[in-house]
Amino acid sequence: MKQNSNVPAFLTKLWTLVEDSDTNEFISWSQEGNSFLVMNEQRFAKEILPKFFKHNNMASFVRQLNMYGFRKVMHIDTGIVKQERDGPVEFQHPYFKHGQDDLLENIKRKVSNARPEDTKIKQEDLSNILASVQNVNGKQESIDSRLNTLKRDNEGLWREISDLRQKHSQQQQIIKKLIQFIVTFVQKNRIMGLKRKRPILLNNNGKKPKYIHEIYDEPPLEHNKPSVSGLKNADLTDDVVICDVTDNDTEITEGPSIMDQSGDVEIVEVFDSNTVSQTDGADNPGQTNSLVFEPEETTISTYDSLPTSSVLQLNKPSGLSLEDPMKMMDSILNESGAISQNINLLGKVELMDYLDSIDCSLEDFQAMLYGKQFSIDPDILEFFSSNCPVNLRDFSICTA
Amino acid sequence: MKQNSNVPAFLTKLWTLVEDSDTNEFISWSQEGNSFLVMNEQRFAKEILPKFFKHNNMASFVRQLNMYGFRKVMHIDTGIVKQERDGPVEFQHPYFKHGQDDLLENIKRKVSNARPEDTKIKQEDLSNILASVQNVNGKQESIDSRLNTLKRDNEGLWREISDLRQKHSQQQQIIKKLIQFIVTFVQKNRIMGLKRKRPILLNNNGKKPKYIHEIYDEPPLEHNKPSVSGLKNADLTDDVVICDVTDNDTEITEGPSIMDQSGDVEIVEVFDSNTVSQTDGADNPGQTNSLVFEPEETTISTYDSLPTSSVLQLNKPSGLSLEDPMKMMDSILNESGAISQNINLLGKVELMDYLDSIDCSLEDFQAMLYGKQFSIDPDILEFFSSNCPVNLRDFSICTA
Amino acid sequence: MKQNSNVPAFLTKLWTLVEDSDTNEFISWSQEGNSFLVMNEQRFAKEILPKFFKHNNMASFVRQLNMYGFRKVMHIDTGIVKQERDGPVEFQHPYFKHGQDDLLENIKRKVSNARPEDTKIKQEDLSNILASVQNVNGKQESIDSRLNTLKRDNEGLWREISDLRQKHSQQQQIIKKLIQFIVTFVQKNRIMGLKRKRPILLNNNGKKPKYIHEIYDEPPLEHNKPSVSGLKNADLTDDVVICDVTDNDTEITEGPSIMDQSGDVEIVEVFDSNTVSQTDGADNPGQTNSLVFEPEETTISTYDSLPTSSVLQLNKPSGLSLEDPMKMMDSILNESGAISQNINLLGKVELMDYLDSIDCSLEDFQAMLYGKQFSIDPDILEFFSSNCPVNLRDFSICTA
DNA sequence: TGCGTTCTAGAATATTCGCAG
DNA sequence: CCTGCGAATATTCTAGAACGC
Repeated sequence: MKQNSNVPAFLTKLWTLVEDSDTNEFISWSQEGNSFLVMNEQRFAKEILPKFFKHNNMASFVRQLNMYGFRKVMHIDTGIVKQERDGPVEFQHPYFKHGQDDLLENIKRKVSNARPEDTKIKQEDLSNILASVQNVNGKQESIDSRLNTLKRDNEGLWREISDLRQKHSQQQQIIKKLIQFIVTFVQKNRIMGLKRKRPILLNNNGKKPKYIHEIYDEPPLEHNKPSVSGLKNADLTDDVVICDVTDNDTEITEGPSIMDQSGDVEIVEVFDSNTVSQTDGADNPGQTNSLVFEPEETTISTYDSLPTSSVLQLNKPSGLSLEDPMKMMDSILNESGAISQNINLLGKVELMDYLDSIDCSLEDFQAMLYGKQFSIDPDILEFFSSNCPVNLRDFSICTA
Repeated sequence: MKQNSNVPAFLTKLWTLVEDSDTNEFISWSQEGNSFLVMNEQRFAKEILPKFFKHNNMASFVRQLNMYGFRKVMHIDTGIVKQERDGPVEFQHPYFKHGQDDLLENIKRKVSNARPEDTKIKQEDLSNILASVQNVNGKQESIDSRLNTLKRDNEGLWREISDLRQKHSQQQQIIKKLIQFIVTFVQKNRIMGLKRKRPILLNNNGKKPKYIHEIYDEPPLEHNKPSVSGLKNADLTDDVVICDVTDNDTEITEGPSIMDQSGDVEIVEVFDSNTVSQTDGADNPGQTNSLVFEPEETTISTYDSLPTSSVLQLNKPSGLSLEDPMKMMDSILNESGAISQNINLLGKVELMDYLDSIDCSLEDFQAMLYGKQFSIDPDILEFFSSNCPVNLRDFSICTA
Repeated sequence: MKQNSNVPAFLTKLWTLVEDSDTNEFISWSQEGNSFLVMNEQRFAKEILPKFFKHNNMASFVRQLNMYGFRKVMHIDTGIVKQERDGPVEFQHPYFKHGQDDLLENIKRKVSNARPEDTKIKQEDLSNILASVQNVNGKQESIDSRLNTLKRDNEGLWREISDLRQKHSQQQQIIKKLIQFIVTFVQKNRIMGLKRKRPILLNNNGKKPKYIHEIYDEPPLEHNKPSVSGLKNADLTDDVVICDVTDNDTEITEGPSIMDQSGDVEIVEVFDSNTVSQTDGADNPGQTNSLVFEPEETTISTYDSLPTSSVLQLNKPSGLSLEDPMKMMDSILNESGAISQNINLLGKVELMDYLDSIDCSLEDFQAMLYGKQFSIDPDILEFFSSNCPVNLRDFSICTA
C-alpha cells in the first residue's frame, strides 16, 4: 500500500481497503464499481477498521468519508427497522471508482471555511456598516457644528453689512449735505464773487446812490422784467462797476497810504466780462474777454474733457471763471448721479429772476467793498455752538 | 433500488410503492396515471407502510404527501354518502405522474418559512443598508466640500467687509477732512463775504432807522413787485441794501478814518439782523427782520425742514445769507454726528467778541457799498439745467 | 410508560431505559447516579434501541442525547488504550439524575435557534443600523437645506458687498469730484478772493511793472518780517482797498457808458500776486515770496500745533487767508494719497505764470477795493499738514 | 498546516401531534 | 370527522469544532 503524491492517507487506506479482496467480506466495491459497500457494519468497525486506523468506530470512519466528500447512498428500505442485521451501508464519490486510483488525487478534504464566508462576512458587513454609520454620524456632528458656526458667521456678516450700509447711508447723507452746502455756498459765493469778474461799468457820474436809485427805483423795473422772462439778459445787467483808480489821483493817494501800511503793491485791474463783451464787444477786446471771463464754452470744454488737468484749466483764463466750480459740481453730479436736482435749483426761471435782482444789488455792493475785513455774525457762532448736540467724535477733531 | 440525485426518500419510496405491481392491491396509479389510489387504507398503513417507513400510520403517510404538495382528490360522493366509507383514497401532484419519474425532482418539500424570510431578508436589508450608508457617505463628502467652499466664501466675505470697513473709514476720514476744510474755508470766506449780505447800516450818523426806512419803506416795495413774479418776492427785497456812502460825505469821512486805523476800507452795513434788533430792536420792524436778516429761525427752518427746496431758499433773502451754508454744515454735522467739535470753534466767546468788533467795521464797510442787485449768469444756469443728465436721486433733494 | 407533562418522548424513553433494570445489561445509571452508562454499544443499539425508538443506530441515540444537552463523559483512558475497546459509554446531564425524574422537564431539546441568536441579533443590529442610517439621512437632508440656505445667504452677502462696493466707489467718485471741485473752487476763489485779501496797492500810475518792484523791492520787506516772526500780525495787514469811484467823475462818466450798456458797475482791483514775483524774480525778494505765497513750509508747521483752536484762527487775521483751505485740502489730498496731484496744480510753474497774469488784471481790479494783504495762519497750516494720517490713495487723481 | 479522531451541531427529512376550517 | 398545515420532535446524514499528531 503506497501512497504517492499528496493523496491523504485516508483515501489510500480506503482504496486499499475496498480493493483488498481479503476484506470483501466487510467492505467491497459495488457492482457498478462507482461506490463501495460496508456489509457488516459492526464487525467491520471492530475488526477491520483498527487494522487501518487508530479507531474502531464506524462513526469515525463515516466522518472521514464525509470529510472527503463521500456520500451515503440511500436505499429504499432505509429506515425500516429490521430485526436482524442491517442492510449494507453504501458510500460513493465521483472520483472514487473501481480501477481508477488516479482519480483519488482529485478528492479533497473539506476545510471549515464555509461558515466564515457566509456568516462572518455578514458580521463583518454589519460591523463595517455600523462603523460606517457611526463615522457618518460623527462627521455629521462636525458638519452640524460647522454649519452653525457658518450660520452665526453669516449672521455676523449680515450685521456687518447692515452696519456698513448704515454707515454708507450716513456718509451719503453727509456727502449730500456737503454738496448741498457747497452748492449753496458756491451759489452765494458766486453771486458775491463770480459776478465780480465781470466787467464793471464805471458809474461815471460817481453817483452810486444815484445809480442805486436808478437800479432800484428806475432802471430796475426795466431790467428786472427781462430777467424774469429770459435767463441770459439778466446777466448783462451785471454786477460790479469798477472804476480804475489809477485814473483817480485822489484815490491813488489814498491807496498808497494803505499800501504803506500793508506793504503790498497795488494792482489795478480792469475787468471786462463776457457780458460786457457781448453787449459791448467793441469796447472789450476779445482777448481780454477770453482770457478772463469767458467761462461758458471754454470752461465747459475744459472741465468736461480734461477734468484732471487742472493745470490746463488754470492756464485757460476762462478756467478761472467761477463758473468752473459750478461746472465741476455739475460733473460731479453727472457722474455720481446723485444731486441732479440741485442742478435744477439753478436752472429755474424763478431762480433766475431772483438771482438777477440779487446780483444787481450784491455786485454793486461788493464792487465797492472788497478789501475790508469781515467779521462773523455772533449769532451764527452761537447757533453753531449750541445747535450741535450730536456726537461727532468720529471726527477726531478736538476743540481747544 | 438506490435513490441518487437529490430526490427525497419519501418521493422515491412513494414512487416505488405506486409503481410496484406487488402493492397494487393497496396502492396504485389511477387510470389516467396522474394520481395514485390507496385502496385498503387500513391494511396499507399497517402492512405496507412499515416496509418503507418507520411508521405504520396512514396519517404520517398523508402528512408526508401533504408536505410534498400532494392533494387528496375529493370524490363527489365523498361527503354525501358516508356509509360508503373506506372507499379508495386518491392523491395527486402535478409532477407525480405515471412513467415520469424524472419529474420527481421538481417536487419540493415544504420548508418552514421562518428561515428564508429571516436570512434572505437580512441579506436584502444588508444590501440596502450598505447602499444607503454609502449613499450617505457620498452625500457627506459633497456636503463637506460645500461646507469648505462656504467657509472660504465666508472668509472672503469677511475680508471684503474688512476692506469695505477700511474704505469706509478712509472715506470717513476724507469727508471729515473735507468738512474740516470746508468749515475752515467757509469761516474764512464768511468772515470775508458772509457779512456782506447783511444790510449795512450807515454807521456815521448812527442813523440806522433812517436808513432802514429808506431801504425798506420806500424803494423795496417797488422792486419787490417784479420779484413777486418769481416765487418769493419777499426774497428779492433781499438782503443787502447798499447805499453808496459816497453820497454821504460825513459817512465817507468817517469810514476812511477807520480805514486808516486798520488799514481796511470802511464798510457801512445796515444790519437789521437780530444782532441789530437786539441792540436797536425798536427801530427794526419785525417784518423786515424776518424778511431780510433773521437767518436763524427762518433759515434754519428753511434748510432743516426744507432741505430740498433750494429754490425757496434762494428766493428767501435769508436763504441767501451766507449763514445758510453754516447752517447747512451744522445740519450736516448734527446729522452725521461727525464734527461737533468744529462747531465749538465758532462758539467761543472770544470769537464772539472778535466777531462783534469785526462786524462793526464790516457793516460800516458794507454800508457804503451794498446797494446793488445781483444777477446770475444765465449761461451758468443753462449749463446746469442742461448738463446734468445723471440721476442723482440718491440725494433726496427735491426741486421745487 | 406514560409521559406526562410536556417532557419529550426521548427523555421519558431514556429515563425508562436507564431505570429499567431489565436493560441494566446495556444501559444503567452510573454509580453516582448523575449519569448513565451504555455498556455494550453494539448490542444496545441493535437490541435495545429498536424497542424504544424507530431506529437501531447508536448514532441516532447519541444525536438525541446531544440534542437534549447530554454530554459524553470522557474517560481518561479513552483513546489511550485502544485494546480495551468498547468500554462503556457514559453520558450525563445536569437534570438527568437517578431518582429525580421531575428534573426531566428542565431538559430542553435544542432547537435550531442558533439562528434566532444569530439572526435575531443581526436583526436588532440591522434595525439599529437601519434606524441610524435613516436618522443620518434625515439629518443630512436638514444639513443640505441649511447648506443651501447658507449658500443663498452667502450669495446675497456677495451681492450686498458688491452693492456696497459699488456704492462706495460711487461715493468715492463723488468725493473725488467734490474735492476736485473744491480745489478748483478754492483756487478760483483764491485767485479772485484770496489775492484780494492782500494789501492792494493803489497803482495810481497804472504802472504794473513798476508796481511789482514796489511790492517786492520796497514795502514787502517791511511787513514781511513781522509776518515771518509771528503768525498773526501779518494777517492784520488786511485785504481790500476800496476806492470810491464816485470821487472820480471822469471814470464815473466812462463807467456809466458801459454801465448803460451792460448795466454793470465797474470795479477796479489792485492785485499783488506771487505770479508777479516769479515773472520778475529779480525784483521780488524770496522772502516776500515765501511769506505770502509759499504756504508749504511755513503754513504746515503752523497748523500742527493748533488744530482745534479755530477760534484762535479766526481771531488771527492770517487765519482768514484763503491759503488755509488750500493747505487743508492739500493735507487731505496728501494723506489720502488721492488727489495729491491737485496740490501740485497750485505749485506748478505754469500755474504760477498763469496766476501771475491773472493776478495782474485781478489785482488791478481789486486794487481799488482791497487794501490789505492776507496771510495764512501758520498754525492752521501746520495742523492740516500733520494731522491727516489717513491714506486716500483710492482717489486716483493723477497729477499732470 | 494538514490530517485524523471524536464529540457535537447543523440541516434536511421524517414522524407525530394538534389545531383550524 | 376529515383535510391541510404548523410545530415539535425524531431520524439521518453531514458538518463544525476541538484536540492530538
